[in-house]
Amino acid sequence: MRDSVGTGLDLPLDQVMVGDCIDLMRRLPPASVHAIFADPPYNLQLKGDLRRPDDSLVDGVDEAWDRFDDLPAYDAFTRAWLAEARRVLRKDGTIWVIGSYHNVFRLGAALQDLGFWVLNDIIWRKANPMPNFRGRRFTNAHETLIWAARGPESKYRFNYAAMKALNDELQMRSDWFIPLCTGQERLRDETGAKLHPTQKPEALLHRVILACTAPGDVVLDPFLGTGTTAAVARRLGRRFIGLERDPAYAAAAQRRVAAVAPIPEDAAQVTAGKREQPRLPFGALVERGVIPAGSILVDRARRWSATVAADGSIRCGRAQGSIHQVGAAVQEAPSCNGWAFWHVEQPGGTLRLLDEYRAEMLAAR
Amino acid sequence: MRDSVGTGLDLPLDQVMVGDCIDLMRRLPPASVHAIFADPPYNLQLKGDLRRPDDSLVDGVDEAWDRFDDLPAYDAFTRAWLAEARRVLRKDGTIWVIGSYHNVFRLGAALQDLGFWVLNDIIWRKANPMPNFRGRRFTNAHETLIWAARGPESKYRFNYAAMKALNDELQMRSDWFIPLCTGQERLRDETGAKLHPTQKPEALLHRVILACTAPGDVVLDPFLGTGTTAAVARRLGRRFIGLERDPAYAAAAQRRVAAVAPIPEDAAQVTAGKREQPRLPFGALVERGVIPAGSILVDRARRWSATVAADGSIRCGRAQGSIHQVGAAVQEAPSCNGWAFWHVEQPGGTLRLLDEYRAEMLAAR
DNA sequence: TTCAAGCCTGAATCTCACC
DNA sequence: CGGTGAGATTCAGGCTTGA
Repeated sequence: MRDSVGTGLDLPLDQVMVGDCIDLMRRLPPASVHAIFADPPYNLQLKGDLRRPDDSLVDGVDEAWDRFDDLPAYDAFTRAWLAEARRVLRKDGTIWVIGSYHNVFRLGAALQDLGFWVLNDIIWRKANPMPNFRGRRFTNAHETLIWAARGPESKYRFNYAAMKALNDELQMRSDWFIPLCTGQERLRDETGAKLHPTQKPEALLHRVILACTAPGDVVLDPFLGTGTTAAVARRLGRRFIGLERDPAYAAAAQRRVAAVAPIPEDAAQVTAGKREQPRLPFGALVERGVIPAGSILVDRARRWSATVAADGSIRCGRAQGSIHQVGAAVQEAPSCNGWAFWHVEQPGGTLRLLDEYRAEMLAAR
Repeated sequence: MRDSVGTGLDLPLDQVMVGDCIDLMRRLPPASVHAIFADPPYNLQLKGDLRRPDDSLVDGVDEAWDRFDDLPAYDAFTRAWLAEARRVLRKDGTIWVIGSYHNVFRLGAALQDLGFWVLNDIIWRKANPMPNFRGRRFTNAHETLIWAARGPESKYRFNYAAMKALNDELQMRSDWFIPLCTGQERLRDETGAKLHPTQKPEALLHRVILACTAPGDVVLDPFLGTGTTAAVARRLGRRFIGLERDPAYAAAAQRRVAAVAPIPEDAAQVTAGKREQPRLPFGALVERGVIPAGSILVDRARRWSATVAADGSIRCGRAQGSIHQVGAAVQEAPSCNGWAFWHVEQPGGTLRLLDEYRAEMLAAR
């Protein structure tokens, strides 16, 4: 099982640490965090000012932390922090990295080269992107997140049912439509200027954290900035470790997180899929007399019928075995979920699925 | 000026050449094509069968051309063909490369390393992607195209106005919503089996070719497959050079292209707007109570306010009509995109753009 | 002829606990 | 670590079928 609480190791939980993220990660024990979200410098390579058609100046990214001498320098930096991140990540953990076309190919290639296993690339479609003022390119209306497991064989967590619930009971797709971080949510200084040039929307982190962690899990952000990851992790009942080089950003993040109230514990739980629910053998239903030995099971079309034995096996003609095995055998299918295949005839002549008996029993505990 | 006709050099125009694309490109003169579209193998690394929940088998990619020993082998292949492509590309030309998360980071990094200058990454959002049958990842609902100039200083062609016209007079964004290639458009053999496992939709190539070429320009496709690039280029009055290793694919492409009639020359200049995404009338938001009748709409500066009527029209003073008409009227402008002009006052006092409501609704379907 | 219901399929790195 | 078996798992769109 996953440890959701302390592992006995000293993790600096729910803190913002100021310093170089590579140095700070080196101090963390190996395989200690459940998830990592990283929003590294994009290496934008902007030249000169950008002005809108009305001649107003675009307040773009022009910070020292976003300047690298060249692509090899950026690659070296990327591989250094990703290697530390991989060491710190638990075997069953996953990492999210966000970037734009300036850097995302470097990030993705580095992830693959270091042994991470890409699970999805996710497109954050911006509701309100900045237009292309010069009309020389397409409006850059998205950013890309890469979601990766530690390796190809990793048993990672994906809260499938929770994501499906978020999306109106349809599978969550790889394209996410989320507005930019603006308005009240955007942190500003006394003059009203934005505190950080690339603050991410909380809605984005909400989905990320909900997708791959359980309450109590530890989320590491090596480029915390003004603390969106930490704030959302705290609100959702997760623990966080925030690393940030700039003391001013770190201080702002601290203040921001301190003001966040976690939601009630039950609200922080993710919708459990059937995989997460406790297993109940069919034999238990027979033992307890819910479906007594001797009962007749039929498929939905009443094409086949089978008799329940006292040990929970069933028989249909010459086929005998578990509800799954016999279901597969009669259909000549490679496999079959017997819970969703066999029914019991009800007094009124209607059929009731085995899965409904199971659900009832699980609910009653 | 750009040459749109012959350069005096012998180019094998409007032909499909059978052979290895690197060998064939070597025979082409340098700086000779205006645009390149490349759909290289994705290096999918599929293991075993995949079955749908109904036990039917997914007909996946299982072709020899998609198998590589490892990532370094794939990288070597990628860099070899991209280097030739760059040599063949005119100084003012651009290249498009399409891939998925399996290979697109390798492609992008190679492009950058070889000196190409990325202009955009474009997301092809699929209308009807295959679901994730095992519920272990997000539905992989997109592919990525990288659009790049030959170098940072290149004077490349971008048909800004044509793209804007295609998009209902809004700047074309980097996320494109286009259905898969299915039905009549999909090439099949006598048995009804698909001729090529990864045939791209013509709508995708239509937009690509229209974005960066003029009539008469030469479009090179080093991985022609069954000839989508050639067919669309011909229809749009462009010239093409198609390279394909597999004689069967090449023959199918030849037959396909031969059946294509170029559109009239004037139509090739500007293409009529084709709506790839379902339109959502403003009235639908009113009907469904997202923006109830009686709501007040204001512009961003709160200079004007308008009242929403039950039929989806709005009124501001004497002006009454659609959100677009009234927006234009109050500003005394010839036209107005009401979705990007009107806002709804939120409980917190912030404004929310109509476009965000619409987008939310479209995403939720 | 029309319409509704059902069928087929798409670039896919697609399970996991237990012995 | 490998083998075994329970049992979890799908959306949209075009086409076909049949009333």
